[in-house]
Amino acid sequence: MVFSKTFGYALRGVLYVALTNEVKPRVQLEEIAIQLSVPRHFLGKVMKKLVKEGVLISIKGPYGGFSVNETTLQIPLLRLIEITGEPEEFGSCVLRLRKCNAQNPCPMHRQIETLRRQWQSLLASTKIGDLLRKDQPDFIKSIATL
Amino acid sequence: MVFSKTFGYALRGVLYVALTNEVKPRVQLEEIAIQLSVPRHFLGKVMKKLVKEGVLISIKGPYGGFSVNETTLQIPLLRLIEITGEPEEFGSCVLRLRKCNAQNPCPMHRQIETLRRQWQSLLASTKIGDLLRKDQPDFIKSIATL
DNA sequence: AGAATAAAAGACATCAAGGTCTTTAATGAG
DNA sequence: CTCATTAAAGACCTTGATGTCTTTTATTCT
Repeated sequence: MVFSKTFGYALRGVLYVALTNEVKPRVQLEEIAIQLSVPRHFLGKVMKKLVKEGVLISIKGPYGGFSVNETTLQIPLLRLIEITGEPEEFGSCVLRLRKCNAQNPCPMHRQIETLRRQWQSLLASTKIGDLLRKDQPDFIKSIATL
Repeated sequence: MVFSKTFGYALRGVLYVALTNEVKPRVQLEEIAIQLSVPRHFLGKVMKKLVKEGVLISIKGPYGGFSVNETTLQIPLLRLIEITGEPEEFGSCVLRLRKCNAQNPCPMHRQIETLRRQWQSLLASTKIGDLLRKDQPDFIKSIATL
């Protein structure tokens, strides 16, 4: 019921980049890792994936770093979940019963499906930008260090 | 959004014991493991835990095996989840944002809390016995082999 | 008591997620 | 062109969930 660490790093990383992009064109991995208290090299892997998937832009070399693109803030959280690699086993029984499906539902099946659909729709309709409270002065604290 | 394999083994194991207890007083690990297509020794560990936690009764030696007790079918799924060791991090942000709580909620906070509470209450109110469809002739297939 | 049976217990093996360290490639400044 | 800088890539380590194998303990039957 809680997403992976990798997902958390990705989300917070993107939010940090978006936030600092208001002030400067690029942020470096070093700064992000320190500010978010996240293992630097591991974060590097996550960011690389985000770039490859078109969520962020990166530039190598001096004055390089990460920045957002036009679509970054419109990307739904569900996409981030896919990218950070939860197989999202929709369709398989939460309780790991075999042969539990719409044709042969277990007694909880309907209720579980309803809850799942609500999750899915919440995650699909919420976009990264929806979590970015630029107005809120200490928003950075929500994503930064303890 | 899907529980651990260990949880699945525990649930299916208990259901299998409850089901066969209608016919014979005890079932052996061997039979359960084969019928459920589950690794025998690993299942042994899970069953041992269930016995220690009072979910099942076990007897060693010839004609020994596992059986249910008076309360087994009244145990809520939430208890099985605790026993099979999900820390159930209620209270921590699903999105892994820091400092996201009722005082300083992220924009999704309320919706997520609502969904979580629904899950919690479903898992607390559904009892093991609720999943046991003795009336349904091929119920065994739901928990047994593929 | 002794043999057979079955769970309990404990020592390892495997695998994926998460994390660290080093090397390579790209880019801008002088 | 060369150098410093920074992301990308790859090799390896750690840890927890899962799985296997062997030994011990309790029980029943003869």
